[in-house]
Amino acid sequence: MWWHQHNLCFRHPVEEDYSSGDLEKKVATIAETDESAESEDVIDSHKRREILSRRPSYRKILNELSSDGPGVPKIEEEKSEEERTPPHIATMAVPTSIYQTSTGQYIAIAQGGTIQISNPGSDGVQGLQALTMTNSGAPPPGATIVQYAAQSADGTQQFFVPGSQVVVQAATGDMPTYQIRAPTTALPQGVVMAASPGSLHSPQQLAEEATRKRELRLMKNREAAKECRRRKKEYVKCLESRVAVLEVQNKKLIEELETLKDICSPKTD
DNA sequence: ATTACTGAACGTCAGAATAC
DNA sequence: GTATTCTGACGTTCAGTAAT
Repeated sequence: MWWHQHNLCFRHPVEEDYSSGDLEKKVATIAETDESAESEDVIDSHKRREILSRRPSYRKILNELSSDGPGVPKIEEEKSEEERTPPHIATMAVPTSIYQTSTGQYIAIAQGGTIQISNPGSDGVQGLQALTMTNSGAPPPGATIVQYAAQSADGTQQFFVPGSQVVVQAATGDMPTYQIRAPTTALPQGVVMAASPGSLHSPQQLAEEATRKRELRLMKNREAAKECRRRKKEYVKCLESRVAVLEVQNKKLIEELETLKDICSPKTD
């Protein structure tokens, strides 16, 4: 294990960095025992081993395993509803978009025009803020009116934004800032507004563009890393459950073998 | 109260894997 | 072949806990 090789680094293997290799070996070993008893699974087992050895991705491996083994649930293509929606906004209307701010806050835009901001660090309703967009009346073109209601006793805040604008996260700054835009100018999730490449002239603008691209890449990678960790956890859980299932199966087969031995070779006194 | 330790989660980088 | 996504490795931060 790597912490023996890196004894200068004061670090222990935590679950996240936990290598699933041992578990994979265990699954493979138990699976091998199964193969000796169930010869029709030989081809599938070889295929499984081959996949495990090169391990292209957790999702792919698990989906493959789930198709030929018991007790292995599929990894969803997307997060489950529970995970997709932050727990603090579980009671709201079905959101159409969820944004996460640089400070970890979630902005959920519901179909009814309700925007809710939740603070992951706080618990339950206390971290819940509501932004309500109403469509009552025809707003003047280009005008955005935000009504800010005073913070209530339970810590919630409400904003009322006429029209069908969207709220997106602003590009920089330590404070969480949001921009309200018309839908036609809205950018994909997490994308920050910037000048188009064709309008860049000065080296400074080019540098800003490079910085913007880097920040976008980092943000994407950040999300990818989170998703990867989630999949890895699920992967390890699935392997554990498979180990349990195969161990039971193995035990049964051994018992069956003993019974058959007794029948076929009765004691001779 | 302070310190040391631990586990969990995170962000970033580099390189592999995959998509186009 | 290039662009994008995924994942292992590494370092950091933070909260919880036991020892002092």
